[in-house]
Amino acid sequence: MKLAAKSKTRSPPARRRVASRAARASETKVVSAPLSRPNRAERAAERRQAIVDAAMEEFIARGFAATRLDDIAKRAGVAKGTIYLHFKDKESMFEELIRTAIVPLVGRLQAPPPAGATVRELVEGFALTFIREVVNTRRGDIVRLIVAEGPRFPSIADFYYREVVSKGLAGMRAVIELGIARGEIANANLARFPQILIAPALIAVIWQSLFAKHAPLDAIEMFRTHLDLIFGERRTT
Amino acid sequence: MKLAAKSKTRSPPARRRVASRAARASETKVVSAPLSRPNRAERAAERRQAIVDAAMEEFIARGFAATRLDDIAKRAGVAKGTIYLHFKDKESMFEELIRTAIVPLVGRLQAPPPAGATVRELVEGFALTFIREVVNTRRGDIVRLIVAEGPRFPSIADFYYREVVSKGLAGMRAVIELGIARGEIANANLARFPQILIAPALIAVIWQSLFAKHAPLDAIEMFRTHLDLIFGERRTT
DNA sequence: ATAATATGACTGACTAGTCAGTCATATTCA
DNA sequence: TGAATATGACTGACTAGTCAGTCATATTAT
Repeated sequence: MKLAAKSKTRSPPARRRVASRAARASETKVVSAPLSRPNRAERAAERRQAIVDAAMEEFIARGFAATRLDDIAKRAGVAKGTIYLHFKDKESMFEELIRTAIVPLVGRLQAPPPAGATVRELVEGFALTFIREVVNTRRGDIVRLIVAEGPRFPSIADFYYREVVSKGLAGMRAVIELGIARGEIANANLARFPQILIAPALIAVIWQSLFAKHAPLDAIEMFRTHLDLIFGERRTT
Repeated sequence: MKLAAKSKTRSPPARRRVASRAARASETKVVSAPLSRPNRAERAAERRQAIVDAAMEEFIARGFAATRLDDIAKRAGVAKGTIYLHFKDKESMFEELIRTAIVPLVGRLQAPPPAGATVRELVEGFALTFIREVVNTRRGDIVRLIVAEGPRFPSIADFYYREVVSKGLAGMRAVIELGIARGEIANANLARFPQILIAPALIAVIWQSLFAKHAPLDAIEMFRTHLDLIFGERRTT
């Protein structure tokens, strides 16, 4: 009983501009055509990205359960059904978003290995990157989201542990051991708990979300002070 | 679809169950006061507490939005309507829970001021209490819940900042300044960032919820290592 | 008795997920 | 070349629920 007859009026949904056939004839197979005239596949990818972006915003703002797919669709400028062309269901979408949001974050942090630097400079470099790229951006909210929803999405917590936490900590441990070997770090026990090195960064993430409006926190200065504890008073700057 | 309107006259629901109430009365009360026959006020308080406990479990397990009042009622052993005799609505209940769960926690931590102790012993005492009473208990999950839901419940975040964070940090700052004055703490900057002192404890809370099953974390040993950084290598124990 | 409490069936608002149908684009064929 | 045909991305009304909050009725306690 789909009273179909009435739907002739379908509001024409602002279809994106495209041009036609003359062009098609001249350039049949240009693969990576620049964004001037997106073809079907490119437009689809665009829309998927719009959905991903919109979903991220909504999930960050409301958490998993309270986020409405209608709102995601609206924000992305697509119909709700379109979401289901790209994602199996709400849960899959959430999991995939969190996963992909995390991956580039790791690469960024383990990327730059400057040669002639002290271990402290190395660590400080990591920290500055983290604070700049995570603490003061939307990515920080993603970290908070993982803390928030992790227990209800064990697969996310597991993935995050494998791909981010264990790798990140292993990297930190290596750096710490280097520092110990070079005599920059006095306390050899620190290598057993690389979490200590990270702790103030995580605190900063949480602080920004919850308490920044009550008392702004200078994450960089806090981290430097923390490094003073680990490496000794000497300050780089 | 919603063929509602017709049932003006609520169908008389064959009521049964009469004995159960008496049965319940006989099996109540073993816990605290040795009153064999609790009076009205006491029973009401009991039920309220049952609701509070049940709600806590459910909120911790599912978060605010995904928790069903039917489940709370079931777990508490009351009817759903009973909840509304004690709480205005779901949101009020959640807020009150978080609030009341936190208050005793602060008192506990600023309570015992032993006289002839070093500052390090003082801090270590705090930390052990925190780890015992929070990290390894349901209270830790409440802390996580605050981090998770805080942004969507500003009044909770505000309350928590006023009553817990600012007071806790002020207390820590005082202790740090004492340590500096006594020469136990070398880095005077630490007083500017008492968060650093707390950081590993918060890490431990989060770790227990998310990653303990992958890699158990010895929170106490981690904290001692952290104290070594602050107070110098010598270990108390 | 009768006021205070407790109950749970019920309502209405809200939402995840579906699917028949549309139409811009792509492909085929004369 | 361009008309005919095929494709599949996209839409949004719709279904099948779910659940917070209400209230008429029932059950104590005093």
